[in-house]
Amino acid sequence: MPKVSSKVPGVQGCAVERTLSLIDGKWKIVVLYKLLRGTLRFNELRRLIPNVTQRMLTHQLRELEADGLIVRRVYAQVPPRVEYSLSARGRSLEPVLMAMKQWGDTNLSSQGAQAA
Amino acid sequence: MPKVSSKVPGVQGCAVERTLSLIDGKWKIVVLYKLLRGTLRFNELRRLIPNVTQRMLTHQLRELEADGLIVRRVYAQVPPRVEYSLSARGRSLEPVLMAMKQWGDTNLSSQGAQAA
DNA sequence: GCCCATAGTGTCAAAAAGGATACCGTAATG
DNA sequence: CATTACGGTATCCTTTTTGACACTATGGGC
Repeated sequence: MPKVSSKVPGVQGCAVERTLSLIDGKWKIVVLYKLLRGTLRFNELRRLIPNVTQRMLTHQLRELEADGLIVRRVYAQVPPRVEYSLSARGRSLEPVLMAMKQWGDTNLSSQGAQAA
Repeated sequence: MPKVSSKVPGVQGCAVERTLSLIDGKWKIVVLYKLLRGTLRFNELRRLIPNVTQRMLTHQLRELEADGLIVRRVYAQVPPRVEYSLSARGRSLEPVLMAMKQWGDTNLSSQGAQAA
């Protein structure tokens, strides 16, 4: 799906489309999902999402931040410390995430469902 | 987002990811959304979704069908008649669609929300 | 005979998304 | 002194996705 987030101001689609446009990208959902449980640092996210590359994770986090779904807090420490957490707006996506998880658990019978 | 539907059998992600992988693609959501209200013919869908090209619509419909979310019924008529409707599985996605719509309506204040 | 509608398909090309890899500065650790 | 961890950037390349456009068959209307 074509990325829209923070790029095209006048998105034309319906609410559903526009919602989806914020959470597309291969890893955004997972990131949001992980953050649902609490603040995480950059490398914690990397470790939680094994297949994501640094570049991709950075990218997706930047977009999520630009869309106001997550908050990025940088600590002026010497080994850099950057923490990511859901914004209020991001947290409000919980029903959507949960609806997807629910559906997946029910309709895509598989194992790793809870692991995410 | 990379398409997974019916291409890679062993999808690895969590339930949320796998769910999303079925409904990505620029137009799938809209298509499902439109079909929520009832059966539609190919060109009806085209007219309802102004910016979709024939090729894209065909493509997305085929994938949705392959994923068992919609049903394609062809009538052996002379001007071809093909009707698309949601399968039970497709209809079961309603909560997800509605959660997204709800969120969009609430968080992306704009007009065309109900039009979809 | 010509054009329209229906529901596509095929081909080509552009654009976007994603991946691989290398690199940065600093400080602690060995 | 070399290595590791941190949180990235920059560059290049491949794959995926999307779009433009032409083409198909058939039957009916004019």
